[in-house]
Amino acid sequence: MPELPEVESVRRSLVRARLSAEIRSVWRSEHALRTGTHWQDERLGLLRGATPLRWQRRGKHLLWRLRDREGDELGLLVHLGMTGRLEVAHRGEPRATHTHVELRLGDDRRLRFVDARRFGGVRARPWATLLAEPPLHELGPEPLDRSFDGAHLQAAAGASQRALRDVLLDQRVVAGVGNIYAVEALFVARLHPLLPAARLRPEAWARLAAAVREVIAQGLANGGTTLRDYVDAEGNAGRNQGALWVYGRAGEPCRVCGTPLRRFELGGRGGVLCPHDQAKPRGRAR
DNA sequence: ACGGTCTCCTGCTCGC
DNA sequence: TGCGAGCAGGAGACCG
Repeated sequence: MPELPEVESVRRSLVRARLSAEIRSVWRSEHALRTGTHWQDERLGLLRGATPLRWQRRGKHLLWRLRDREGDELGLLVHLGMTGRLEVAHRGEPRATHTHVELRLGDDRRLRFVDARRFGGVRARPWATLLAEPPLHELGPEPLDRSFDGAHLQAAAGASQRALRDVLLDQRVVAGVGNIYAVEALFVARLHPLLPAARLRPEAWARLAAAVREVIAQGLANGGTTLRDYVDAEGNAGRNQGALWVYGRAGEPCRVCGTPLRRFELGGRGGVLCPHDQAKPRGRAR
């Protein structure tokens, strides 16, 4: 489900929960999460006896940093996929359907990972290993970091024939952008989502980078976008859905020019654009 | 190396 | 009201 603003909102809600007691036990459902990939994790048992240090985030990944009884640092990596969520429960609260992992803490609270579609995943590793392995090791810059700008985007994707929308979804180019914010950023930058990256002019790359920053920062300020399932660890929905320019608004008038917005499809994943403000250039580079 | 397509799952919404 | 189709915010695997 979630992209950077949603994952960061979850992280903040987890910080507010102040989970500091030692992990007493680890339970998991029989259902595998992300079978056949490096997400398949049989090592959650590492967490037993570990003490939480802090919650971090990288792109769409949540990282729980812990210290085991020997004093070594461990990490729990959580990816929420499309429908995943974390929740903090007290003793006696029943597990929601599709709960796949439950960590019981020394204060009798539980941290649960719930994911209907099972596109999400969790894994535990020594901290240094976690950072050095996929999927974290080759993530691109955070969109709100100083290193993310037009020059970076151009260097990372300027020679690519891929459509701009797909370039923004590539986590190696920029970490944390998903379909909603990619589609929103392209509107803000007034660029056509299907335009091949190699046809972009240098000044347009700067505009696109600024637009990505803008929509991500706004999503963050609004606590994330809830179109369906997304809630943070306290069960709160986001408030950014009312602020979207185009996503989910196909057929409705453009907020800038009034032209009816149009749905597009690329690689089986849809999006929305304004045919007037995001006109596709013919022949010439933009 | 690159880019396009398929696939993993469940649940919700929409149209008939 | 019931039912099938289509769609969903992700990303790894596979194929040409």
